[in-house]
Amino acid sequence: MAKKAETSGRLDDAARAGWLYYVAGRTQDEIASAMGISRQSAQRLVSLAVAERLIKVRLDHPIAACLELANQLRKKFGLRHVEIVPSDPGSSSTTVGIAEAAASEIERWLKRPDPIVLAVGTGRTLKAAVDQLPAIECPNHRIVSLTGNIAPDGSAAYYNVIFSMADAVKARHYPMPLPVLVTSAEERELLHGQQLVRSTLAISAQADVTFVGIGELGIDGPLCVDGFLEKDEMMELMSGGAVGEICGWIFDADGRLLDNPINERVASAPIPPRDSSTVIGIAKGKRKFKAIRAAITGHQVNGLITDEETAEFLLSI
Amino acid sequence: MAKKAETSGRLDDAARAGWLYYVAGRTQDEIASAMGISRQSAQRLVSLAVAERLIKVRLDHPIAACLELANQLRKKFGLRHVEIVPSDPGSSSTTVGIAEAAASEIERWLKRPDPIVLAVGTGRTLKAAVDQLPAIECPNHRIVSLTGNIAPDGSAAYYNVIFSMADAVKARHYPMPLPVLVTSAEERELLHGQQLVRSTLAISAQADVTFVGIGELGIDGPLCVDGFLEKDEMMELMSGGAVGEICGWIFDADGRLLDNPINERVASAPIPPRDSSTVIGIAKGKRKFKAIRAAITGHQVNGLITDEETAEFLLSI
DNA sequence: CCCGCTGATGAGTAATTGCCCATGAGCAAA
DNA sequence: TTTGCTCATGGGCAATTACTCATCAGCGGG
Repeated sequence: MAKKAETSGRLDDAARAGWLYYVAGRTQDEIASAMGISRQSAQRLVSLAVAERLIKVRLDHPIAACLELANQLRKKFGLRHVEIVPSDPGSSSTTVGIAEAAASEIERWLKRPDPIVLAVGTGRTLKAAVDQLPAIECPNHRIVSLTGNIAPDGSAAYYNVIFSMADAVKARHYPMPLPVLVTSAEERELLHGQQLVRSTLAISAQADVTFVGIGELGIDGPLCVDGFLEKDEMMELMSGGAVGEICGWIFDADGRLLDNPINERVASAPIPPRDSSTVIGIAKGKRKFKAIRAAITGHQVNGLITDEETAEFLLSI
Repeated sequence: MAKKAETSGRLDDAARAGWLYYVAGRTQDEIASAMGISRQSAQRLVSLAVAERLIKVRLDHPIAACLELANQLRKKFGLRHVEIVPSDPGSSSTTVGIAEAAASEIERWLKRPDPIVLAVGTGRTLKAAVDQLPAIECPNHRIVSLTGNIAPDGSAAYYNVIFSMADAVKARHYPMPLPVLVTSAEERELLHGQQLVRSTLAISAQADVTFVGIGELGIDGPLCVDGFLEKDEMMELMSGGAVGEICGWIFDADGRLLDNPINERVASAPIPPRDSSTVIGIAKGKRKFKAIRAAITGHQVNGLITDEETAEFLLSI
């Protein structure tokens, strides 16, 4: 028997064990004897299923408090779509919870029968969300990246989410073969003039829905950590009033894009229009408070997926 | 928090606790202190969230559908063991997939430390399954054939699987030194009276688990192809309501053994008792649909290894 | 052929969870 | 006010699960 599909067979077993455990509600002992393995192995398979994200849990209940917060936020900031998940006070993760919620929302869009253009930005949170996506086939849709997929050192940037998305979702994908930041406005014009880039930019402008992360600035922020900006450049930006960024586009506390040399070097596509399409920001956490507030007050996004704690902050201002 | 809104608040709390537990991955202790309640209460909320189906788990893996079908089949027909393998729409093979799955299951039984009696029937599918077996030593077990190993022309029948099994599995084997069909009920009595045959029959009646193929009738069915029945006998059988056979035992659409001259000439051992042992049928494919349906509705078997396509048919009736 | 690496395994054990039960609060009827 | 009922609570304990560790098989490089 078991001579062939070893590696994939292991995942199959993990799926089976995970199903028996979570869906059928059997104990690991029962699973072990049913599958003819030891209890420990059964436990390993179950945790493997979780680790490999074969098991997806979601909460199907509108928690009143979260709904209420979402309503208030929607009204206060004129947002199209707001989703609030419970806060986990003990965790410092910037993704737990909202990644799952964002994945649900992405999935909801992808399941629409009519063809849509779905645009994605970049960032750790968005990456985490995309990793939660199940396998879907939707040949009618197009998925386009707003940001380049080339890191400062020339490698493909890890947090360019469109490739992760392509793993799960069968649709036409349009990555952006550019760095996030180029060296000058002139270079940007040159690169944007290329045929391939121009068509991708054109598609991104038609996006029906866009999912973006909202990055905070600071020497611990993503732009510095990932090497796009040096510390001194960052300090200069911040003293110039910058508080956050979306796809590299840097904005001030009122959510206005800054008119400075850095933004002239951003090679990302413009954020799709908020008056005619849905642009959903995905972010939470104290460090991002200012950036999120700026993004929604300045209408850089017209949708938000965040957690209770952040929602309460946004309502308190 | 959340001490006020009582009835609806309880479900909210359950949702929150369930979220913290399943999505955020906190322990119930942590949830308890975060929500200001005792650990036991936290546990109650979590289990309430599950009981109220606020928590939805899904498995994102190709075999998820198979497990689901297996579960439904198990419930619908009260089966002990069901295994569904993915269908291969491009193949007309009656063995691919289920042979491997059946081999796994056989191996699982043979690996049990306590001595068992394993019975096998006959058929191409079962033969293919046994050919997938790895070499195993299990001197404690006994393996017995339910059906004779002599073809109509006097040679050893190719599809008598116990010899193939003996090649792979080191255990005591008990073949059945008889034809599948004898010429008359009297001859059967005579042959079954022989000492050697009687002891083999006695062992087969004690089988802990039995693996059988399920044969369809028709002039292309195994009984005709292998020369056990002439075309006109077959036509007569079918017009008498016969739809399938297991080890030569012919049954009608309700899975009842027919009371006719052919069944009186079947020299196979009776199918071991379904109320006290496990009898697993291995079969798939459109041509066998009716036979499989009859076998499981009439409880000729209490276990089934088949493919998705067949499973869907069985659920649709 | 040996060595070291990787990954699977089962034993043993600690952590976590599920469940029973006694208790007591809240409440309606007597 | 008392009685009788329901139901939430937390203690205690058994069941279940997670983790660590030592071992071992398979395997590619020296």
